Amino acid sequence: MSKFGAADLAAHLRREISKGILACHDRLPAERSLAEAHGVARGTVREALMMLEREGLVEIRRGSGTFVSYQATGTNTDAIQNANPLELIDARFALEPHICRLCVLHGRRSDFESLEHLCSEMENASADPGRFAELDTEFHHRLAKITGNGLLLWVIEQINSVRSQDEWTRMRHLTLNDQIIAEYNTQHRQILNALRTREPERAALMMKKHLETARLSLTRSAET
Amino acid sequence: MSKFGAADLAAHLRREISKGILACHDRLPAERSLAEAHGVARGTVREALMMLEREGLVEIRRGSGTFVSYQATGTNTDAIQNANPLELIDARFALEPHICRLCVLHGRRSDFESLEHLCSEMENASADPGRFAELDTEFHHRLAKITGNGLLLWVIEQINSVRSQDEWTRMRHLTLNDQIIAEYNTQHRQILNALRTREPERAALMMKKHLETARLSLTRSAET
DNA sequence: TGATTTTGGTACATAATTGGAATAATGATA
DNA sequence: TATCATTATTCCAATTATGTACCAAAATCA
Repeated sequence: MSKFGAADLAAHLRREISKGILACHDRLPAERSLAEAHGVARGTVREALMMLEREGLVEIRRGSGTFVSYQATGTNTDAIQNANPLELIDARFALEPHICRLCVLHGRRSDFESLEHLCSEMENASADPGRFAELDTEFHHRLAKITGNGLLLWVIEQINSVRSQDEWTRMRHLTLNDQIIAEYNTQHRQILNALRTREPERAALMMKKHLETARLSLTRSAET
Repeated sequence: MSKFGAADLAAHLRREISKGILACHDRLPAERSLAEAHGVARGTVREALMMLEREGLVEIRRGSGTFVSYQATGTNTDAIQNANPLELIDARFALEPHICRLCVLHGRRSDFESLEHLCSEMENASADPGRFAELDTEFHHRLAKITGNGLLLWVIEQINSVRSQDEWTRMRHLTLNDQIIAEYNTQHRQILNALRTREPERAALMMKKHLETARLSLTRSAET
């Protein structure tokens, strides 16, 4: 462990619980043991445990010990953790064109204005791939939000969460050169224009082209 | 590390939060530590942290430290539990036609034979709505499996898991009359035929028609 | 059953750490 | 030159951590 503090110890235990190292109904070491093991005072351990209890992750029983009371949901992460970039693109090929159609149906003028603002920010961030990638993610996320469909939004969020994976970000930095960024900017504008003119099929088509560009830049970088 | 500037440091921390590196409830290093680690003055660190606080990403507590107050991937299950049948249909409208296209690409003859077998079983179970519903779910699940895309399969499984919800099954029993079942059987055959003849767009179109039928029967039963 | 051990619960004085704020010096830029 | 962000220093106030001692519930064992 790095440094001291109740919050840090709580974070450490929280991660072990969500990882499954500490499974549900497992008993944690005694407070005095934890204190010695982590080189902190017992009061600090107690504070950390009470945080976890307030969060509902553990149950403290006087005279007995502290027990994990949280069932880690390991099922969802696996398919996402192991997804490769091409699988992701395929999933987005399925989802995002139809999301565009739904945006035409449910989008308000204010929604399109916020997308407009995002496009401008992306164009200004063309020289900063990291920043551009963030804004790009935000653009697609906001499209899903505009549909008003909480389920679709959730699916997109799950897919976007893969971007934090190392391999993905490495790939992304390889593919995001100036030319690709410029092309993305153009395509984002085209999608937005189709939404504004209320043309669902054209919006979906523009999104397909956008994703096709992304797939191409991905496969190209994989060849090198 | 990126160099000078409060805004740059804020951007750096913002990224670490949106990835999982700094999870919710985690404590950031002390201002003095951050200053030394990034080679900037403490005032700059404070400015960056105050930016993040205004954005709602962190919470600064005097005497305690600075804590992440933003959950990267929100509550996942809620979106599924609270999804209503129409949201589900929309999500399937996004996913399943494209899944059909991918099935044309990746499907083997043995895959289509197992689908054929399923269709036969469904036709035999026309008089048993409960059994038919199970087989119908299996049909769509197997399509997702044939794509070979674990991520898409996982998404479909998540969506299908809603079908076991009470409200959904109640709806389903209302909508599944003999006529609808017969129509579904016809449409399943049409989808399978398009897959076998390797016509991706026709397969997607047949799936769209199938889902349109499902949506209609759903809205009709909701009106009564 | 009854005594002992282990475990969490509480209190308190002291020391260490943390964010808050004010100030002046420095350096780059328009 | 004037402006603004950064730096560097100092002190303050809030909070936390520590170490110790003792209490109470539960588990263990003779």
